[in-house]
Amino acid sequence: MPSSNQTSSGFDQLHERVQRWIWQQQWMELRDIQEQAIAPILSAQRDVIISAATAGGKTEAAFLPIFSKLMDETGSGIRVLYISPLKALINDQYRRLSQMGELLEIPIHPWHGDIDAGRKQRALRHPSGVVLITPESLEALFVRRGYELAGIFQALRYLVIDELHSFIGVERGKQLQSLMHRVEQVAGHCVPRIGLSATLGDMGLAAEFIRPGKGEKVWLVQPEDDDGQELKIQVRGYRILAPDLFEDEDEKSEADIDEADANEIKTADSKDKSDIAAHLFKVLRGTNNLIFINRRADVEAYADRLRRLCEQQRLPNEFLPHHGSLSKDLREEAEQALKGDRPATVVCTTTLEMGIDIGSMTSIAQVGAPFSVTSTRQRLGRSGRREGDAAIMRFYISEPEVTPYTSPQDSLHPELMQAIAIVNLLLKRWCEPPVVNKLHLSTLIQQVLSLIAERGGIRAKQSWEMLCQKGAFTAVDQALFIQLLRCLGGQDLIQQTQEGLLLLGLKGERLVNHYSFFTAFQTPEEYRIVTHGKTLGTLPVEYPLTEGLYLIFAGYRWRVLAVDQERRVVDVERAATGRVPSFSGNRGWIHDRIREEMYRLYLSKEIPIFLDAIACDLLNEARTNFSRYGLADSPLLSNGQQTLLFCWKGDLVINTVLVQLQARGLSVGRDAIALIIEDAAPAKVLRELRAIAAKPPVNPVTLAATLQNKMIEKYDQFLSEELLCQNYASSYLDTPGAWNMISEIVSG
DNA sequence: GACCTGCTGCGGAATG
Repeated sequence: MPSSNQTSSGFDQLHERVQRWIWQQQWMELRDIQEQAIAPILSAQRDVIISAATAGGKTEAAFLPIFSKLMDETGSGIRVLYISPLKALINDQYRRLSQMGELLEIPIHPWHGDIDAGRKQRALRHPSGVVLITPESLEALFVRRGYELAGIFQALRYLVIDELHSFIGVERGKQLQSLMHRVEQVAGHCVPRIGLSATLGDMGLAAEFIRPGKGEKVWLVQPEDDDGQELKIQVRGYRILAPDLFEDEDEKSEADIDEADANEIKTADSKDKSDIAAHLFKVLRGTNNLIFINRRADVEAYADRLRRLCEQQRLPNEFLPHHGSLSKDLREEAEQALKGDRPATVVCTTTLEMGIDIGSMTSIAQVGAPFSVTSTRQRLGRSGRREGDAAIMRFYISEPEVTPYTSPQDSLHPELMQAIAIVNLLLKRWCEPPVVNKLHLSTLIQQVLSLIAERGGIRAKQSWEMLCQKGAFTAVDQALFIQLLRCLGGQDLIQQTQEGLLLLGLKGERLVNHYSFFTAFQTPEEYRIVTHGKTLGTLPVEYPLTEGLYLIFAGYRWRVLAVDQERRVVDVERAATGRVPSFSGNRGWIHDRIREEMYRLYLSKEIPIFLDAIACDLLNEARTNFSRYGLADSPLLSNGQQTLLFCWKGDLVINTVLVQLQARGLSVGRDAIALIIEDAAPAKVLRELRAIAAKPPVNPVTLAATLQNKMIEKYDQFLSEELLCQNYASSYLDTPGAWNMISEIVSG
């Protein structure tokens, strides 16, 4: 039964039947954020962001007052639109909310691509209660049922955005902002927005995201005491032995492998990876853990190794893979294993970083340096969530043994330094703010077409007001918007009637009428991998799959039986050997602050207490090499025919410097932490840098024009060269940042 | 040198 704490101000304001639900849960008291959220949400006058760690009770914090509000009202229509980035999360939340909903007689409707169409139809016949939906399904409602929406949303009271942080700064987030605005337009009134988020790097940006132009009015709810938990962090170092120059395993082609080679592949495992797998096996077996690995291919490699270790010791397998190319069934199996009675450890990519409830893990492992503080913090949050438990995270970092053949950049052990830098920043409670000043013209194209489909036709001026001036694309002025419409008109995506009404063109109709239209993001073509009629997952079509090929996938080894190019289906059967396939991928973007911290670490003498003995050795080695190369004095280093330029800044700045040097006729490539300039001495590179620093920062759009390939996002193909340049410049160039860095180099 | 996310309506066949 509730304690006296329960009779605090917040609890008293809740509806009696909501209070009864809380009693039934036998909660002793409401959590701090739940208490704080009641008054602002009940008022239904303002937007609210509730920010707290995973499993902090954010869902209840939002829905206790929301349900209370709904209890006092009657009428027809959807009352609450809950928007989630994940279908799995909608299923999870449906289970949780429908218990409360049943007691309160408020219907809850899950709504996404896997939900039966008939069920959605029925929900629309008598719209009511709470709809749990994805941005894509909401987009589909606008395109397919534009005329009905005014009735459906007329009584809308709240918009709830779950995992708000996952939307900020990305295409899908821009789409969401646009949809939120369009919902209010058809509803005919302002609808308070409630954002639920993990801890954010910049609450101001999040507030501005949820209500563009009026961020300062958003009410922020954060736990008063967020750092009570004990952290146990270890960074473990491993040496990658230098390859024997006379025997190269990699030269063996995949076609050469047959069953008899199975043992040989095992011995071909590099020593560092076997050592890491052996340690993971030793410390994780018998408990529930997550092993985060940066690449899907490595997830497969480690899942295979760990499973074989179990088999060798005649133990049941407790290690299961989980990543975005595995089928829903296999992923659910792994998630169920974590919730089950037997111990299980899941080897995963970012797939288990957020969202669905998998309970608390004994520990977290991270193989390879992570790319951001934000995601590291999320991963850490999956462990030690029970009161009094420490959160445990082990980092496993491999660095090459340094020989006379090792490149300068490798001998600086940047992977280890990145891991340490990220842990340091995590301990300082810093994390990356999202990047929010992108134009997102690809997503604007989608929204223009969708708006025309919704209304059947719209005037150009009106569509600019809706989408840009008062909508989500505030950075797009009227002139730019008209340019964009001209591009679309020129390609028959849209046309204009004599009365000035914009309509869909033939090509636009075709685009909008295909279901692939509803996503704002790009997706690659893939093969489906099938065994005995069961889908295991997918592989990108770039990967050459041929009959007879051996493959490691979904934690097991397979032989390819047949490849159906037409249907894009690959049939496989179990085998005793296999190789890890390559999955397609892009590069990520590391923040300035992480590289600055790495630079500081090279210069410093401090030895962090969380390093093991080998990691300490590697750190000392990296510092010795850093000073041996004179990198404290100059970031330029001669290396044979090349000059290396070390940039202790984020990837946005490095990319900008690269494009600038290329534009001046230099041949430039890049490594993790250095630009590699071919056939140029440091003196020549320095002259070029001086020339750049002598003038004010270059115009990013002019700079973008020097680049060949700028089509990156889904509808970029419809942009003119001029718009492509503007779009690229807004997303991938930081000219002031680059200018500052270069100025520092030439003056220092 | 990454990772992740998502999707309608219809026509026709098979089944209860």
